[in-house]
Amino acid sequence: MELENTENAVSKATASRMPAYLRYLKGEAGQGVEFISSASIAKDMNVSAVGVRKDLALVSSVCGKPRMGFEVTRLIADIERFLGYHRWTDAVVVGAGGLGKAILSYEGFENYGIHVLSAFDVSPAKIGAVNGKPVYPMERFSEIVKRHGIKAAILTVPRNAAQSACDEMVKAGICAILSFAPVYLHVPEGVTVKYEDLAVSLAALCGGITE
Amino acid sequence: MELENTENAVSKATASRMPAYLRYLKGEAGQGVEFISSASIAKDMNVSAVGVRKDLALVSSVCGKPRMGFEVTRLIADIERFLGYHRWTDAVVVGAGGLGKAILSYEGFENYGIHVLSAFDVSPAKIGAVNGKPVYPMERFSEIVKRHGIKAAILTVPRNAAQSACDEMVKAGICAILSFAPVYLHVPEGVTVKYEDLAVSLAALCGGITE
DNA sequence: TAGATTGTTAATCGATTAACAATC
DNA sequence: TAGATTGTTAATCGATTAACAATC
Repeated sequence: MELENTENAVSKATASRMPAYLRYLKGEAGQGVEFISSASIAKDMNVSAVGVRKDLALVSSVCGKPRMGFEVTRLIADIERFLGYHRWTDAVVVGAGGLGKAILSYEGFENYGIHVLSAFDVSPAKIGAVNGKPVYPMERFSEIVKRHGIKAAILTVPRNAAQSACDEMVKAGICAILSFAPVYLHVPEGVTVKYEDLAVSLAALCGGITE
Repeated sequence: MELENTENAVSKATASRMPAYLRYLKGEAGQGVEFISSASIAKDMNVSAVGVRKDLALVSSVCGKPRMGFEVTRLIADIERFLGYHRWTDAVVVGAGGLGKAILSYEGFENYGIHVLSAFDVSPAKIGAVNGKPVYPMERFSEIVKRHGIKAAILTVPRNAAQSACDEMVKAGICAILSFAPVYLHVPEGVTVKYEDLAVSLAALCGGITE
């Protein structure tokens, strides 16, 4: 008995495109655009107009209007609701090196329903605060994470420390890990790892140059 | 008359999975594993064994051996060749804030055929060097990029500076942009933008928690 | 009205899964 | 040999595209 049956009917492919629509539509809204046609969206985003209409029909509560197109603010609200950005999630950072600190200061998370609360590091030199957010010693990880019921973490330690840090995180109850370490992580069932491999992203992009 | 016709025959879906295979196989190789079966790979990576065999058959130059499986080092070499990591690409960073500096220090790029040469920033306070790599004033962007024939750039400026920085980059000849700014960028045809939206990645991951 | 733009049904395309013969 | 594991052919599944009627 699914509560959100209608949302679950949306295909994976469609769902994965929603963040791109949202980013685009917010940009247009910021420039004062009130209505937009599927053809305009398609042209700017390099996709097909029919595909856009199908995608939007699946997540939007209202229809587009012939001759007008879609109401931008309405679409934004619908996509945000679909993506679940109204449900807030707490997350922590493991590894307070350059990347970890940058993530503590990153402006974008709050817009997407994510509170990045604090960071953890094994090095005493890193303990303190960044951007008003505390950096705790790694020994306190389990205690703090369990106390707040935190399930998500961002891993930014060097590659050879990644697996042991990951193990510690899983033991403390973390079940969603966004890893910037470019190594495969062994995790037990029920724990999800997403690899944010900057090098792979850039390499894929550069591959397109020569094609 | 395509030179790499055989490689182009690989489907997009298959190609997109190659970095994950590579990450996994490197991890196994590091643990001394010499041969591995499609079933083992499938189990660890949460995919189907038949899918693994199909994917590997498309990029690997040699067959797996019944009862043995695939030779790990050979697979790694084949996937790296397929992904084109032997072709070196130069890239620069635009925006030398926390994230930009972290990318200048990031250890992973060199393994993937990417040289991150230098960074640029509009703020005089940021000029200098990070991790032995120079940070130039933005005024010199066009000159330096054109001189080295650089086509790829990583954009890490704040969201409201992103579009104008992007315009400047495109004017200087950049045609591949990896953007960390969580805003849609308008670019002319022929320029590719990939959005590395940390918040979206984490949000997608957290969405999985409640499902 | 005429034209722009929508949503939907049917057809195509591509990718995954199932079944199985081949091989060390 | 027997069994594990492979690669391939056929069947299913899902997603995209094409065609078109509906609507403001």
